[in-house]
Amino acid sequence: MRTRMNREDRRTAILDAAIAVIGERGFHGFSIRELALRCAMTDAGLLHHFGSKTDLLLAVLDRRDMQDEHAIAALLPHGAAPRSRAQVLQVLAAIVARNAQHPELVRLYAMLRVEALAADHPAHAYFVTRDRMARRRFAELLNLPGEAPDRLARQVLSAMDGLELQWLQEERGFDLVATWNETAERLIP
Amino acid sequence: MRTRMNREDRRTAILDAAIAVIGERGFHGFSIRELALRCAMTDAGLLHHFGSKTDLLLAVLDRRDMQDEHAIAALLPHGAAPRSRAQVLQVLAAIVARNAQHPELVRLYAMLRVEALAADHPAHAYFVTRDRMARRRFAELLNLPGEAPDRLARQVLSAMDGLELQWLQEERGFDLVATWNETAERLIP
DNA sequence: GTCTATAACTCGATAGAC
DNA sequence: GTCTATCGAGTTATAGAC
Repeated sequence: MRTRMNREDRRTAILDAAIAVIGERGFHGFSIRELALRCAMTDAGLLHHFGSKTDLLLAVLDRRDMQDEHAIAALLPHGAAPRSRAQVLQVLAAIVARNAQHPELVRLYAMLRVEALAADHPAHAYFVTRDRMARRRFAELLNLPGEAPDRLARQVLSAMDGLELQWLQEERGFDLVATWNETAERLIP
Repeated sequence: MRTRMNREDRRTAILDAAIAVIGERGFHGFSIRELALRCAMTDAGLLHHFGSKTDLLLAVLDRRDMQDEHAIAALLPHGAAPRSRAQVLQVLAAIVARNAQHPELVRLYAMLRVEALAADHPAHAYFVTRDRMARRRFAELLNLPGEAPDRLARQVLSAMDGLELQWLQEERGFDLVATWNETAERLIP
């Protein structure tokens, strides 16, 4: 007896599988057929829900954005008012803790961020916009007395991304949050 | 009039072009044909020099290893004796300065490191071995009084990789070496 | 809504002429 | 040593049956 799925559940299942498979092989490296197999359907069936391979990728990014937007917005305080170092460290720890619970997403973004360096990659524009916004938000957060927020934001953001990739490479063999906290403690004066 | 090339020059030209194209599209994303076009030859002609796509990738990594081994070995001092903080910072700056002069290589390794997280990627074993060795060397270098070298090596190495990727993302729009020095100054106690 | 069938193309790799 | 020609398999995407 085959499982029936309504439209929305089916789309969700495909997008979840797409996160994993694109994170593993990259946009160029995965095939619609391979993804469809993981969803126990044919490639034609999958393309009924998402018109093309590119549209599927954009749908993945779109949905993640909507979901993450709420969580990140709740973590990052608004306004340019300086805040205490302890507050900043706490916000950063919360972001990393959240990522530690979703390694497939960390991997997806690590993969796409490198692939999308190419100007003709379907996610190029997305990452240009997204990363500029991320730097702006971090600069706002890191607006500490006597610091250059832009430079510090660049260092903190890249150290966070780098450590998360290292964590995937070592197969999550160390405590990401604890190690990050040690890094942040030193990086932020 | 067509340019004549001997075997070694031709192989070198192909490998140089391969560094660029694999860095842009990844191992899965580039085609032998595309690479051959950049070298003004056919795919069959290219495969005469490197038997297969996988062999070509391994040849790229092999040659880079041999060339880099000399440079890195000259920079990294041997032995486990503790050394001064200033010495350590100087070695790290020299490594980053070297990378800043070869953005295509930084991009190649950034791409392959993520792709090779997959156990069936042709460079998986290479990166497992290479990164373990890098961590060991850095831990040796960072054997500073009162520190846990392994933990510190992980943080320093990942921060360096992360900043280099950020530098590519911002199209080399900031001074990589100066920014790294500021990071290292804070990260290393 | 998912299938089969197929179009139109590109892939890596090989064989053999020159 | 590089070419043309070609193979078989793989790709995205579409058309139409059910």
